[in-house]
Amino acid sequence: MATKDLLKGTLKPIILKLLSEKGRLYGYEMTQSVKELTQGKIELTFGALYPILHKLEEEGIVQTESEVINNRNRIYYSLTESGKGKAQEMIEELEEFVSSLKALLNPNYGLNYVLAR
Amino acid sequence: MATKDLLKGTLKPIILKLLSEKGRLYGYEMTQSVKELTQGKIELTFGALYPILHKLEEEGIVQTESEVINNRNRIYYSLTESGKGKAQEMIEELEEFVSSLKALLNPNYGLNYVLAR
DNA sequence: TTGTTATATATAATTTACTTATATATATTT
DNA sequence: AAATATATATAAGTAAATTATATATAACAA
Repeated sequence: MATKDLLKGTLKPIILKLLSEKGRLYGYEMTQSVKELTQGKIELTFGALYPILHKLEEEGIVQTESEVINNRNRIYYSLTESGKGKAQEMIEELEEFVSSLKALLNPNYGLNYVLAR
Repeated sequence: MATKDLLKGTLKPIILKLLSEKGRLYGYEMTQSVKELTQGKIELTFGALYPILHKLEEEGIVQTESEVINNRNRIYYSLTESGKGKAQEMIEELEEFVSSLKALLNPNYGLNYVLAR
């Protein structure tokens, strides 16, 4: 992937955003969702995903339910009641960051807006 | 800063964007520009900035001119002619990344757009 | 005049979020 | 029979940052 290094620090809030949107997801499903939503541009690798999920569980931000589907184990993740606040916080931080990047990439935005009217 | 980890990988294209916009900048000036454009939300630290600039110069993407202003040394950076292509490439990569983040943060954007009309 | 803040560049040590590689196992498709 | 898709897990390595430190001048305040 070209975006390799750009990802650092964004994966955790991305996962939390997915969970806050969809309620309940298992790991493999998350990687597929991210791929779909970004048209393959961002790939959530397993080596990154599972350690993050384990850490989020440790921190009490997500909880798990194990189910056996088609004889394969599947672990569903969802936000805990107490974790929802922290999750929202991190999502908003990412939103603000994206906002800042837009300001840097489009420094004349305000000006263009005025000129365009 | 709250955005700490989010920055990884974005600083280089941000610097290149600044240089492609303004033509010529010195290091200290870059940190001020980023602070202004992002309303203090993104802070380009010196420990990050100078190693990146030195590396960009090594790679032939930027060139320097030393000047003494007010008895203080000042090193101006600008894109080399041959570096402009590579710079543009990295800037576009960042733009695409921001696009992907927007898709993840606003998964119903298309839908909302239709509904809002 | 002493101290603080702003201007200006530089680098070394440390952290840590990733990538890459590897492992295991079943189901489905070719 | 082999390859691909589904599903989770972890260890080793990389590299881009943070943090801390160093040097030096100018401007301003107490």
